[in-house]
Amino acid sequence: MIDIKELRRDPEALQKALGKRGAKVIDEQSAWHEAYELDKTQREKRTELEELQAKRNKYSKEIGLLRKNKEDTTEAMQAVAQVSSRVKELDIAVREAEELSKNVLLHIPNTPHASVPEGLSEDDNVFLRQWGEARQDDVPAHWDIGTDMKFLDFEAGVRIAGSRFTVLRGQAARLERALMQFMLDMHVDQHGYEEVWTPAIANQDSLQATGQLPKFADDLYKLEGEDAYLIPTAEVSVTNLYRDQIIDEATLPIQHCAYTPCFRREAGSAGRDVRGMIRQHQFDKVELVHVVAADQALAALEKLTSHAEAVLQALELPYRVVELCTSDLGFSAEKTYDLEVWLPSQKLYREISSCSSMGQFQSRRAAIRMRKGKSKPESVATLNGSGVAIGRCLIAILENGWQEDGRIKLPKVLQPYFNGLQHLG
RNA sequence: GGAAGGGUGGCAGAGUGGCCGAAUGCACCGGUCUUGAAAACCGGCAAAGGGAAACCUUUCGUGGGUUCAAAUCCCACCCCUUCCGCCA
Repeated sequence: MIDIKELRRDPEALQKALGKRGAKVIDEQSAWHEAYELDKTQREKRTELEELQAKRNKYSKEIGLLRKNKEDTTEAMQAVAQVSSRVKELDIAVREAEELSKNVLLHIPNTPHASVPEGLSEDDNVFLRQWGEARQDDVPAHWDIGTDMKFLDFEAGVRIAGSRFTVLRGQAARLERALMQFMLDMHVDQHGYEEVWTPAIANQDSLQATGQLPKFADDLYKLEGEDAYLIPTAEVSVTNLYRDQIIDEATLPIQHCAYTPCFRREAGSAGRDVRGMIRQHQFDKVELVHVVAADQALAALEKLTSHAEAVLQALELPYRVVELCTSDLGFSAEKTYDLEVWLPSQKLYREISSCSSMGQFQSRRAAIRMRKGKSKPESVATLNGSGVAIGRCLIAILENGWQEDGRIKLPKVLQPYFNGLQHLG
């Protein structure tokens, strides 16, 4: 959620910052357009209500005293009766106004950080650096490699569940498992993360806190008849560890890593990446989440990104780092680095990790605060990033490790998970 | 799923209609004492919203109701604990 105090104090500045995401974000159809007025009426009504409530409370107290002294209360009772009925009416009106105002606020995206490059589309994203040697020879697509080697069974996935589901077999299934374990081991042993294992189902409050709801309900799988959704990312369950909590400053910064399956309906991406395992309804991911003091957000983002990069380097996968421009930022993010891995069959880089600072956007929605000594609690900053997506990582290993003899070279760090084996197939 | 008990501040835990936003303890912050620390003692300390401030409002699981007045009474729901059933 945007900072409501900022909205009241300097709406123009906020509008300018939001506008960098694109004209649509602040046009006449936008949530932003309504926000200021709705907040104002909501506050006016509330002030009026509070004055009446104060009056009612005063009368009630008087009645109490009169009763105690066995004095006559009829006059006071009459006075309070009028006030009470108006309080009831106004109370309903205030509730409605607040609901309306809050709902609109929940639809407004985060403001981009001042350091984010401005742009109109993903073409304006900024290349930052690359690592490794991108092989330029012809390599078969992972779906051909996977089918030939009996690693990937696309037909079985469709039979069991439907399109965009895949079955992994034999060494590929083991590779998926090895990748999970390798990534978690690395983040825990070398990067100082606390590992957590969380539910893969979350309720509406949780999804609202991290920003998937109310706006992106169509992207989620909802469980019928229950207040429950399959999580689209572990960011949801891990960040919500701290929802409605006041964290002692001494325990910050917090760094969690978690493995979870992720579920996405991919509504609106019909026809995109239909072949292979790039875009699945269910995929595995190791996620990194940081909770830090607000002024530490950007430093933490650099750190988190470097931890995700370390995974790709250890797996000997060539990649590049791109900073998203203002129009390509996700709803909750204030600044994002994408890690893109080299896919030699397509001769291009594909996203394998997205590392973002949410600033205080999520912590305001989720009421995640920290206490600094005696002072009032203040909102923390939250960050998250994939460390990394496992399915796409598996694809990258199949393609980048592919050899003319049909075997797959296994990165050194994974060999212990295969009893020392150096090649798959 | 059935039965019983319970949900109160950062934590523990009192509180059955007004003097309760709420005793007490722990934790935390400030101070006295001390060479320093501990102990002891004194003081402070819930959150959210509005306001320049004084101060006001709201919040005792959630929602509704009764009442001039609800943590306290009534109804529904959610969650927790224990026992039974079922189950990996």
